[in-house]
Amino acid sequence: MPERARRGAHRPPAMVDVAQHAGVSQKTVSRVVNGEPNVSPAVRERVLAAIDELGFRPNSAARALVTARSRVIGFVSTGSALYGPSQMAVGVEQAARAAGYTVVVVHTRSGDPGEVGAALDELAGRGVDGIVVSEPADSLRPLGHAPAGVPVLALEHRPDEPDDWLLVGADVRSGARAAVEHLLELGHETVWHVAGPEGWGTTRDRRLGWADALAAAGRPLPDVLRGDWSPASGFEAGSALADVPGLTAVFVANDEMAVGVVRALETCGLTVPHDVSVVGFDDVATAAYQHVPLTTVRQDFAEITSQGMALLFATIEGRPVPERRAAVPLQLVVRESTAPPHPARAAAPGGRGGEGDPTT
Amino acid sequence: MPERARRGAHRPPAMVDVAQHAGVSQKTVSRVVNGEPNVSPAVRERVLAAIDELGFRPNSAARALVTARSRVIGFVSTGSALYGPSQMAVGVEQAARAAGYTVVVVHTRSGDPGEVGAALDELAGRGVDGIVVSEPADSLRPLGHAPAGVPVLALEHRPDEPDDWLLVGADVRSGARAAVEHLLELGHETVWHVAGPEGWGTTRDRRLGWADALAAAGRPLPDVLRGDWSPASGFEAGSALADVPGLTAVFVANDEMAVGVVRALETCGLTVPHDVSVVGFDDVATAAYQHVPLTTVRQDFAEITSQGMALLFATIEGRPVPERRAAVPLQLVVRESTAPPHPARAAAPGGRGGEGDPTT
DNA sequence: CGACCTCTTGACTACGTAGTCAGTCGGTGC
DNA sequence: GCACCGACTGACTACGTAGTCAAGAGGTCG
Repeated sequence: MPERARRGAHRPPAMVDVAQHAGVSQKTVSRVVNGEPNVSPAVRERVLAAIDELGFRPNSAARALVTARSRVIGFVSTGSALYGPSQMAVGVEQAARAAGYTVVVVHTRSGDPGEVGAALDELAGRGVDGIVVSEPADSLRPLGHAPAGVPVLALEHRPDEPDDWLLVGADVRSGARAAVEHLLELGHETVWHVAGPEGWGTTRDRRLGWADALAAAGRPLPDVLRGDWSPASGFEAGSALADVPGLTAVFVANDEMAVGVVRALETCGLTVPHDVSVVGFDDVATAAYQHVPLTTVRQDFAEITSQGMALLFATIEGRPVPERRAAVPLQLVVRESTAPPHPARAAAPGGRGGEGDPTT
Repeated sequence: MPERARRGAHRPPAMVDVAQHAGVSQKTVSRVVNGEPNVSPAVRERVLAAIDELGFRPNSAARALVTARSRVIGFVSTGSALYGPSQMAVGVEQAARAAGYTVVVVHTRSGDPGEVGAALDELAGRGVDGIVVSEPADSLRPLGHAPAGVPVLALEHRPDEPDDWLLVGADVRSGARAAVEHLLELGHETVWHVAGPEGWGTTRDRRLGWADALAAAGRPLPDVLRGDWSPASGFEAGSALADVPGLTAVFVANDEMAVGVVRALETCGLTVPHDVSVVGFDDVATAAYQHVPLTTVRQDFAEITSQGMALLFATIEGRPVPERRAAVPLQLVVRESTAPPHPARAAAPGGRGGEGDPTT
C-alpha cells in the first residue's frame, strides 16, 4: 500500500489513519471529531476508539487552513511585567480558553511603531480571529490598521473617541477623580500628581481625573511630576515633592510609584499621612500590607477582561453586540495613607515641615 | 477565468495572486518570500513590488501544514499573575520573537492534572515546536508525556532529577541557603521559614536551602509555616510567628509574603529588624522601597529566560547543545530588614519581646 | 406498491504553502 | 562546435482538514 508507505517516518496520525483503522472514511472521522450530528452511535463509537488507540490529535494548522478561522486570539501588550498588563494577560487567557480559543502573545517593549507594525503582520499572518490590546499605549495606535475584518478589543475606557474598536476598561478618569475628591474632602488645599509615562491613555485619564476634581473645587493645578510606573521613579518624584512648600497631598498614578513616593517622603523626614497624604492606583496585593497601608483605587481586572472578551467573542462569532464599549467602575479603597492635613504644615511656606513636632 | 472567480469575496491575497500579479509562478514567490537563493534580482524586485502592492502576508497555517513546523512555542504557566511567572512570560516572549518564533500561552490555574493534559493536547494539536514550563509546579509534571519529539524547557534548576527536559533556572536552593547563612552570621540562633504552597519545586528548594544552612550550623529546625505566595498569607504566618518565643529571624519564600510578615510583626508590636530580621526572595521592584527596605535574594529572570530559550532553540533546530541544564546564580541583596539579634530578645522565653525597650 | 423523505456515509475537492524534479538559458572548457 | 555546468524558473504534488454533493439505506404516507 503506497499510501501508508509514503506516510513516512514519524508523522503523527491524521484523520485518514483513524479512518482506515475504524473502517470508515476520513470525512466521517471529521464529523465525529467535530461533534456533528447524523453519525450513527455505532460508527461514532468505533471512530472514538480508533482515535483513542492511535492517539490522534486534530491538526489545527490544517483546520485553520481550510476554515480560514484559527481560533486564536492575538494579545498585544507593552511587555513590561507591570501589574495591570500581567493581570490582563491572565484574564484574557482564561476567558479565551474557556471559549475554546488559544492566545498568542506579542510584546512590544519599545514603542517603536515599526515594531508594532511587525507584530501586527505577525498576527495577521497567523490568521488570528481577534486582537486584544492591553493597556493601549499610543504606540499601539497603529493597530487601527489591523487586518481588515479582524475585530480589535482594547482594554481601556475611552468614551470620547469614536473608534471601530471594542472598548472595555475601567473608568479610570472617574476613579482618579474620586481619589482626589477624597483628599479634598479631608481638607487638603490642593493635591499634587505623580503621573505615569507619557503616551499612555491611562496616564492621561488619571491626570484628567485629577484635574477634573481640582477644577471642580476651584483649586490651583500644581505642576505634574512624571514617572515610569516604577518605584524608583516614584522615589525620585517623592524626593522632589519633599521640597515643595506646603505639600500635604499627592495622588500617584500607580501603587508601585506610590510606594517609592512614600519612601522618599519618609527619607526626607516627612511622615505619611501625618505630614503628607498619599493615594495610589491599582490596589496591588501588597498595598494593604505596607507600613502605612496604602489608600488606593482598585481596578477590577477580572471583570474588565471577562466583559471585554465576551464582547470580542460575540463579535467574532457574529452574535449581536448590544454595546461596543463598556466602563467598569473603580473602587476607592481608603486605608491609612490619607488623613486630614496637618494644620501647621498647610500654612507653613517652608519645606520639610513637621520635623519639630513629632507628637500628633 | 474561473480560478479568480472562485477566489471569493474577500479572502486575503495568497501567493498565487502575487504570482499572477508579478507574472511569475507561485513557487517563485515562495522562493522570494523565504529568501531562497537563485532568484534573479529583477524577478525578486518584481515579486516584492507585487507583494507590497497586494499587501500579501504569508499564511502561517498553510506553512505549518506543509512544513510540519509551526515556529510556535507553547508557554505553560500556573496562571496567577505572580511576580516570577510574569517576569518569565515576558522574557520568554522576547527571546522567542527575537528568534522568529511566536508564543502561545496556556494557563492552568487549577492544578488539575486533567486540565494540564488538555493544555498539552491543545499545544500538541497546534504543532508547537517547543514547550516552556514556567516555575513548574508538580501539577505540570504530566508534561513529561509531552508530544514525542517536542523538546521541553523547564525554567527551574533541578540537579538531582535525571530528566529528558531542558532545565535552566536559578539555583534557588543555594540562594536560600545564602540568605539563611547571612542571618546566622549576624548571630541569630535559628531562622524560621515561611514557605510557599506545597507542590512547587521552588517551594521545596527554598525550604531545602534553609534546612541546609541550619543543618550545617547544627541549629534546630523550626516548624515550617506555609503560605500561598500572597501578602495576606504572609500576614497570617507573621501573626503566628509573633507568638513564637525567642523569634529573631525569618526567611520568607517570596517578597510579597515577606511584606505581609513584616506588617504582621509590626502590628503585633515587634520592630523589624530590631526585634526580628526578615529576608524575602525575588527582589521585586518595591522591595527596596519598603518602610524597612527588604533584604532579599534576587533572581535574574532575564538571564534565566535568555539562557533557557537559547538552549531550546538550539535543540529545536538540531544544533548541538553542550549542556542540557544550567544554573543561574542568585544574589543576596542585603538591605535594612536584617540586623544582629536583640540580645534581650533572643534570651527571652516569653512572646512579644521588645515592647518595653523602644530605645536603640 | 410507489413516491417521497430522512438519516447516514463517502467521494471529491479547495485551502495556501513548500519540496521535488525537470526544463530552459547562458556561459565555459576543450 | 559540442558537451557540460550552473543559475534560474515552473509544473506538479503533498500536507490534513472541512465543505459540497451525491448515493444508499430505511422508513412513512397515500
